[in-house]
Amino acid sequence: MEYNFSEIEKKWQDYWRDHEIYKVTEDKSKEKYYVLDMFPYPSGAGLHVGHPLGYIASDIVSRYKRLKGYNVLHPMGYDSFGLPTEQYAIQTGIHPAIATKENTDRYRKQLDQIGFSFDWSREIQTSDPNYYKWTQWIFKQLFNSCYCKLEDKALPISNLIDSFEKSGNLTSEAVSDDNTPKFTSEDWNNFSETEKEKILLNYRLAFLSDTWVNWCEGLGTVLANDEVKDGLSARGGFSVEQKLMKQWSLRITAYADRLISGLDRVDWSDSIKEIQKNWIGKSKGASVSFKLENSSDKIEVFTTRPDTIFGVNFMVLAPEHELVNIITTEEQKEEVENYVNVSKLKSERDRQADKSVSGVFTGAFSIHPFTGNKVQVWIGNYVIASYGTAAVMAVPCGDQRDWDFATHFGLDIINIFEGVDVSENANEEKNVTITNSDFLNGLSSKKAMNLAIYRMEEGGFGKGKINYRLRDAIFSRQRYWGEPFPIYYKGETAYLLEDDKQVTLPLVDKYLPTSTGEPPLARAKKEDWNVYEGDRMETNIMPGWAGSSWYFLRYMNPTNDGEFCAKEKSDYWGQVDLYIGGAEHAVGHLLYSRFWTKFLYDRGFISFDEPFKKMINQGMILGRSSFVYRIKDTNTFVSFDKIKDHKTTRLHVDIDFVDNDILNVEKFKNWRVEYSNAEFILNENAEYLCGHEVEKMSKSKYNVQTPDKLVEDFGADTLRLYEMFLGPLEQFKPWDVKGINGVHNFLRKFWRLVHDEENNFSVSEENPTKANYKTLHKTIKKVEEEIDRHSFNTVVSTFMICINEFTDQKCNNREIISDFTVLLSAYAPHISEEIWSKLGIDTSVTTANFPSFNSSYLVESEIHYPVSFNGKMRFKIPLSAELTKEEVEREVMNHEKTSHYLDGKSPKKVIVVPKRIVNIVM
RNA sequence: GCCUUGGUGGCGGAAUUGGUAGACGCGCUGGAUUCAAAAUCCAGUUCUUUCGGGAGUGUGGGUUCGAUUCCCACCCAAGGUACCA
Repeated sequence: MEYNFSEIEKKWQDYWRDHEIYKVTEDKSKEKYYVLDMFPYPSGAGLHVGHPLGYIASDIVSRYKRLKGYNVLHPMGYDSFGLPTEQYAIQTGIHPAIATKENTDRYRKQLDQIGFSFDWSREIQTSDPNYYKWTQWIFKQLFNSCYCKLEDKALPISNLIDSFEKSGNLTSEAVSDDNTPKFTSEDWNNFSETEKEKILLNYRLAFLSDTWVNWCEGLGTVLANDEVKDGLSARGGFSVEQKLMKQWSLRITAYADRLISGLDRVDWSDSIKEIQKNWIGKSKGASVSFKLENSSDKIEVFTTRPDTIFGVNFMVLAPEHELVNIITTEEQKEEVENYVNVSKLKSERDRQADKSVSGVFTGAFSIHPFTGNKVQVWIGNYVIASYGTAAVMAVPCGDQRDWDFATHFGLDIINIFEGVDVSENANEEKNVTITNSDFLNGLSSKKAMNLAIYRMEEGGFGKGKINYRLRDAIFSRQRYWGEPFPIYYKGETAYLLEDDKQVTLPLVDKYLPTSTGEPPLARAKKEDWNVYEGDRMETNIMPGWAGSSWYFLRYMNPTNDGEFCAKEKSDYWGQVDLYIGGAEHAVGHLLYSRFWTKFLYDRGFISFDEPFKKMINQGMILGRSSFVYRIKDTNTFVSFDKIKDHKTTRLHVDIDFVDNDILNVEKFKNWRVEYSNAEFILNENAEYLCGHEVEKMSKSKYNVQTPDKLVEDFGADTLRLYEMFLGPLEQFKPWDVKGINGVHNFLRKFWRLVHDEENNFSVSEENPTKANYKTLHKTIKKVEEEIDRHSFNTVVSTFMICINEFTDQKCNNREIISDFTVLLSAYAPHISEEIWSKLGIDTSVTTANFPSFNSSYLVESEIHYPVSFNGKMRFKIPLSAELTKEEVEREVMNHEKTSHYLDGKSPKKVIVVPKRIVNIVM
């Protein structure tokens, strides 16, 4: 074989490893550059072809920056806590740590064979106690902090306690829960320890509170929305309902404003910034409280349109609103209860996606604060329990959802907009004049808002308020494979373990909830815990995003036993200069890690408050998923061509069990215990036909394809080039191996250019020609520009064009080939090292300098002017680049083809753009 | 539903600020080489055509000498939607 890629790649991977080529240390003489990939989760399915896409791009940038003289930090590790491994443990009884070890070993092998330039001496894993010790440490800092509005930063909770002792919380500027009671210093000093702790929870950045969750009685656990399909658990098909549970939360809302303003200081795509802004959802408006008729309770609402207050003639509460039980009248009780029970079974997303209008009157009335009119109180699904106050004041003339609700139930629509018709639709425009609204009559919407707020404050039933859509982040999970909390309880009061103490995950007999619905950690007996204090240990664990919210810091100082990361290290490496990863993390990981970074900055542990300076969001490589269809409430699966006759739930099935959309029934039955006695309704061919769809490649969708076979058949350099050649990094693209031959042939063509017929290395020692230089420098320029603007795919085309031209020029001059080899080395490092060493250079090509571009080789004396008629190009004429506009016009008008296309007509206008185009308008 | 992104030949895609639509590669067709095949090389390949030309970047409008690019409306697909990571 002329180009023996497997031999070459093995040789250089060994060389890199043995010579620690990619190990980096802090070096103040060089400018640093930190390139980071989003943390992979080491799934049992192995690395799929979508993962390397981003890693290849970041590897290219790392190698390129190194050639340009930077000190490049390019680490890799694993986000190794997570649900799939836990699920595997439940099914097999194998401890997740063991499965994780197997999975990371496999990942490492897969990563190594692609030839990445990672500094593996810095590897970290979130499930390693030496790592999660520091995740727990950060949690302790959050627990021990509150947010000061005055200084606009997090401060130690001890400061707050001091101020409570001196002056209570009457003038406190700390962020707290809305329902925090007011107290004086005297009150505070008289509170019991339990009472004090309870109050402090209202201020701590990590705190306990009641939150709504998807509770699945059948599985005895809380489910992710992802695990709920049509109101039933995806696994087992048990019913799921909304339930209030005590959970740890993080007060990310305290950072809402800074999470918005910080976006101005990072170089991210506008779309990601937009997504985050919309997610945080800052809105200005007013909070208004409506008194209830015959009750001392009040309904609090937030509105962005206080100017429309006179348009209110009913209110809608979420079915879960705490007042629903209290205010519902006897006559309405049955109807309301039925509605609440049905709603409970619907997830928040299902409710929002449901366009149909539904709701029930509670029979209760509130009093309009300005008019004193009676306002009907309804409940409805379109009001969300976990957002805002779970209640809205309905303005049917000004809000489409309210309009739909009113129309559906025959409620009045009061029009308060002057000269606007609201009989067909609500008017959501703000450039209107208010009418039919007492003291607001004749005012513009904007002025009316201010006045309405003023009058509300005056009347003591409302005030101006800034509201955020963002909610505090729920931080408890009722699972096993995650970070245990450094928390124990005395009675119902939570306490932190002392600073030097770390809880490690205790061993349990099963990775399932207890019979009473307690999380798996509750199975651990006292002696199973490495520390056990108070009455009981916290048995929830932290969510998957805990460990990934700060990992980029640990890479800077991965083995530090005394600190999460030494300040001098984080001061040297600083922010991540380039972060590559999926846009699907826009509102999860990317928001949480910004939050933690700001917190660590506030408390003085690091010197920057945004983690990722620049980010590129790689588009996903999409996979082709297969589906089976289970008939509702049964264990019978029906072939895709027959699903019309049944009510079915669609479930993903592993593509390994499917060939040409036909399911291998035996493999499927062996997949999971619950399917072992599954029954099947087959089609006419006695086969089970699966449905399919192109979607995200993901372990949870069982549609994963791995790169291993491609590396074996074509080599890592070909895979690297091919993944880049597929298209723009940011765009989504379905996976297809057609075309990989093209890039492989390119490498072979390069190889042949520098080898003779007997496969002996051979380059010419002659001086390069002008044409050789022109091709080379055109390529240098393009490669540099395209990498800088992250157009990785066009660089591959540029390489191809370059080698095609060299081949035509019969050019294999040593000088030219050397420079080209350096250019190529960021993309195809193995073949480049091989050629580099054959050129007689005994240091790695990674230590070479990027060739410098010389524009003098590219000067053109002649321009081929395209001549257009009415904007359509018809022919080209070669003209000197020196010609003026007028000269160009004269040359074009005198050209024989011009009269042909003019066809006897005279041109109305001739536009000449020098060195670009001529357009003749007829 | 809401937020975000995308839509260009048979396929992946290129066209950087409004200036030659389809670079580069796959596939396909024909040819050279070969006993034959693989590999390699050469030529062609958006559609249509009466061979003069005409049409063409999801659909319909608009701005402009000129629009894949800017504006408006719509259609379709994908991602996210707070416990997948």
